[in-house]
Amino acid sequence: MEYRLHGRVWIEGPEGTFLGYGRVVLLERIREHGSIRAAARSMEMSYRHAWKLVDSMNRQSREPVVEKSTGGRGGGGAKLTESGQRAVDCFWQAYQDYRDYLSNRSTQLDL
Amino acid sequence: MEYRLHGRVWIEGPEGTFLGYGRVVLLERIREHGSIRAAARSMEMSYRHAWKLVDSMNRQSREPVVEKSTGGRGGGGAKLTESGQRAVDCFWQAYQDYRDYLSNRSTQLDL
DNA sequence: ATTCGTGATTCTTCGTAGAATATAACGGCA
DNA sequence: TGCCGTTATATTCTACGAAGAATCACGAAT
Repeated sequence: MEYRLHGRVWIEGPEGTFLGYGRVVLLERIREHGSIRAAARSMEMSYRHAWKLVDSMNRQSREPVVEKSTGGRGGGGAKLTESGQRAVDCFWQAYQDYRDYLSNRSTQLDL
Repeated sequence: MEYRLHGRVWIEGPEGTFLGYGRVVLLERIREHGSIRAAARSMEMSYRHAWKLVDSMNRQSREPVVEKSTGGRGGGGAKLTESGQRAVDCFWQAYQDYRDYLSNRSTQLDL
């Protein structure tokens, strides 16, 4: 098995990429850490970049995937919405299916 | 159908990417034009880049995908080998199959 | 020997995506 | 009212890959 099929997938929305691997991991980290900043830090991503991704996802989703709050004791935070969790689940399902496909198709390469 | 599954595929070899969309198009252009330079020019790719891709493919393939000749009247050239043509065919086959998969899987997204 | 357009290779320049930095604005709470 | 850590946003800096330029090698035909 010297040659293998590799690939990437993402879900495209009205403005381009809506959900991809990195974006979904970010959503999960937000759920775990309770803020965009901490989530970004935990995966060594710049806050600026993380904020843009969240903004992009929220703009393309019917209902927001992340609810953000500013100010307050401790300085606000962010939380994954139910809709966001469903998006995460949907992506992982497609992602796993995709990996299975690549794995199977790899065995059929005649080189 | 607001959301769609998009993706990219390539065939991975010993040193990383072996065949991808751009690489295969390059091989076809080499077959059509008879030289790396003309092929690169025809697809607005720098010769330098094209040369690197051909080198990478040749190094990872059992038998060369492109035979190059230097010097001579007209200055040599390059031609796609039989092995190279088989590689091209193999990739397009996987690529088409891949597109079908994405298209079908797109309809099953529940968002 | 000269010519010609290619392959092969090195060095320099440049565009840009991302990181880093900076600074408001926010709003509960003590 | 001041403090705190976050969100929000603009600006600057930087690292890196691609592009471009510049050479040299090549060898068959004339």
